[in-house]
Amino acid sequence: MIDLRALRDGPEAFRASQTARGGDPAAVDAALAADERRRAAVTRADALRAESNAASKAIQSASADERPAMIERAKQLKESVKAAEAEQDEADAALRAAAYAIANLVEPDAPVGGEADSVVIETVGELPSYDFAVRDHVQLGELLGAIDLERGAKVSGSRFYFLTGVGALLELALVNLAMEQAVAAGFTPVIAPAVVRPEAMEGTGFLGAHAAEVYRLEADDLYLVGTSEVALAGMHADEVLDSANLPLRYAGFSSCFRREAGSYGVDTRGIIRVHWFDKVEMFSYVPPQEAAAEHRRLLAWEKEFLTKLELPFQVLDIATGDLGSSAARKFDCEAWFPSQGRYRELTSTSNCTTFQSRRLSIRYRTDDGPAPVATLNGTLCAIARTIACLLEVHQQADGSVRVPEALRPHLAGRAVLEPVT
RNA sequence: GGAGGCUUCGCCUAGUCCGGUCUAUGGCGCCGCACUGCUAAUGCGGUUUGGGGUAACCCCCCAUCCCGGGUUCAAAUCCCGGAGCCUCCGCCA
Repeated sequence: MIDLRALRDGPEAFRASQTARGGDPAAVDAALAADERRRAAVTRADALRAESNAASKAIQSASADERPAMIERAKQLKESVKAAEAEQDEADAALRAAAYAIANLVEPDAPVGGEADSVVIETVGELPSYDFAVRDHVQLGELLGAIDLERGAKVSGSRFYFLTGVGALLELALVNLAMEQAVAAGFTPVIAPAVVRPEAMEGTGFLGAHAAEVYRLEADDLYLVGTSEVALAGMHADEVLDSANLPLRYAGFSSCFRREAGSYGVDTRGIIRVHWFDKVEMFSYVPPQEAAAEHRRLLAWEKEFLTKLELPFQVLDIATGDLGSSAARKFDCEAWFPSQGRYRELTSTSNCTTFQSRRLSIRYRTDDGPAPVATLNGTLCAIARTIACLLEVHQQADGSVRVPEALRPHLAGRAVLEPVT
């Protein structure tokens, strides 16, 4: 449920936010109207319940003579309570639906517009140049015996793959490097479930506009997560966190599954866009007033990791129309893919403020009682895509790949990955 | 897969058999006050959460004993369905 007090106090901000996202500003007024209706229904039902309770109590101390008439009266009250409660339930459901149709408030500084309006706020690292014809990661993966796409397709279908040999080792090395950094920064490492209940999916906002992206296990009414964000947010659902424990930071490793519906023909080559990949995700719970600062920290940790891998990248401030319903602000790090001659998204960090915590009921203690926390997430390493980028950027003329310094300790000291064929 | 036990206001817990006196007991923790060189200890008081009323406070009303239904004038308590945890058996490793 969105913050109705904020909505009542300042509907203009929500209307403006909806408009900036390319959403419907009228949804705000629909929610306000639903709120009014619900309040009226609750007031009626409360009054009837009070009357009914009093009637039942009176029966206890009534004499045998009075009883039959009083019970008759109480029966009638019971019926009207039932009717009023049905109305209340209806109004509740309507309000919920109306409120859920409103996306999170965008941060005022976020660039307004669609995908093309996202702003490059920083460029890090020098673009590499090669005095030979660059290979793409598919060719390199094959030469190194690292990626087997054909057999992936044979076993699981298109957009699945095997990581083999150094490919498998690269995944483990990246996970270790990412976890090492996260732990050093104070994150609690987590191996998170990749299968979750509907509430977790709903609460994190993944069953809204992007429901078609999600794998559902029909027989068990469970979902495969597209990111461990879902499990890491659901982890503290229905809890009141001790403010002394904030910020609470987790680095979660899990497999991620995406149907990639509607992206047929896009990125069909290689392991840049796949139905399954593993990922280390950062997730923070902080007081709302610290969310913006935490967001910058998450971005800084993402940059640190890409820098360790010696990958040139740029940072985008994502435009309002491209935020998704839960994010108030989002920064993407796009790394350079030499074979494509352009930057592609490798990591992404979102400030969801209290959008998720309201739906999942995650609060923290304040002097004024429990209040929703802010939740933020950021990719530390999306492994398949990172491997693809890594192979391409650090490739050499003979098809070998130089291993960035930071990764070597996690690859038994290897400095170069050599072709196996 | 089978059988049984369990789930109560941060944590633990009484209450459930036999419906109303539950406005849910007690302990721990926490907050406030008192006392005390300080701390500790002790004493007294407070402490579920959500919704609504109120300018605000005091306070009042409604809901809330895992969730959803049902029975009843009345449900923590009885009935049905579901979830989770635990134990044992089976199966697998």
